[in-house]
Amino acid sequence: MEKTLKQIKALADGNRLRVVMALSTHSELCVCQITELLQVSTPTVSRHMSILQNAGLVENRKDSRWVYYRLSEDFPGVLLDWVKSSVSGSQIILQDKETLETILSCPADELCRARKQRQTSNHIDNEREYTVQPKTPEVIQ
Amino acid sequence: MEKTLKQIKALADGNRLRVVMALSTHSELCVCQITELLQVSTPTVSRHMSILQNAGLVENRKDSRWVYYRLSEDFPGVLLDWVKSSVSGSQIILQDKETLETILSCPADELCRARKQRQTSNHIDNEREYTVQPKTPEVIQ
DNA sequence: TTATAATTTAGTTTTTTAGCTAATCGTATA
DNA sequence: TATACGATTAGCTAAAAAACTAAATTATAA
Repeated sequence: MEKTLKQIKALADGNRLRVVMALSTHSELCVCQITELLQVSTPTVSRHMSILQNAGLVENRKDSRWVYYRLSEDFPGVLLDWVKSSVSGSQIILQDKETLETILSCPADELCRARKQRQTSNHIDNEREYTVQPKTPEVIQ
Repeated sequence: MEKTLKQIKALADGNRLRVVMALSTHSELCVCQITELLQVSTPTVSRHMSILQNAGLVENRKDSRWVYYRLSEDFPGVLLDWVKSSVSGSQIILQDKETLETILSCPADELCRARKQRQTSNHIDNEREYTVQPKTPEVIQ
């Protein structure tokens, strides 16, 4: 039961559920991209991903400086299908889909640099500074 | 996403998972029977059941003084199937199965009376006092 | 080899949750 | 009608979990 419980607990968090959904359509995302999507600190994302990984739901691959996460082969298929069919229509997941388009249209290193700048700059609230602007910036917050 | 998250969180607890498994094979159990199975206080069981009910995973029916819980019609089928196939072989679930046989072989009112006695009596630890003894009392707790 | 950049780990704070006891509610029975 | 009983609610405590900042780690680039 321990493993199953671990898997359920790993999914029992809104942010982690959003990551799983994002990975179900985009196959691979690096930590900085997920950070940009969820709008939480990098260490928080790192911890969420380690919980998912520890449950065997995601795997990662290192590519130079970046760590790319993807859904694990061992992610129980029926569970993933149910999650997808259950939440795919929800508002936040639809928003995430659009946000991801924007994020992916920007090279990962640029994205990270932009985020770094934003953190050190004088707080231009909720405004992304990298080249491509999100289509619906007002919904992000 | 809110409803799905609620359902996942409702399952993200060992005791609640045990109850779901118990209800998947016994159709109806009253609070005192579940209390006896989990070996936690009645209010704790009540709270667990309300979390499951609030998530739409169980329903209840009142029969005079007793409240009987059962799995809801709305319990997502594939989710239940996955849970069952994932945990049915685990040690604690197998133990629960045996314990349930013992519990169900004893009328509900007798069961409750026995429990009440045990609570007020001078702490005969981990020993059930109602008529039928569990087959494997040593594994419990 | 040093500097820098992306991620993880450590340490702390806040929030959530599971457990308990005590009190209350609703039903049945003496 | 009074009382006993099963279940729920209220109120509290302790443990778990999610968030942050700061420090450490790892790997590229100057």
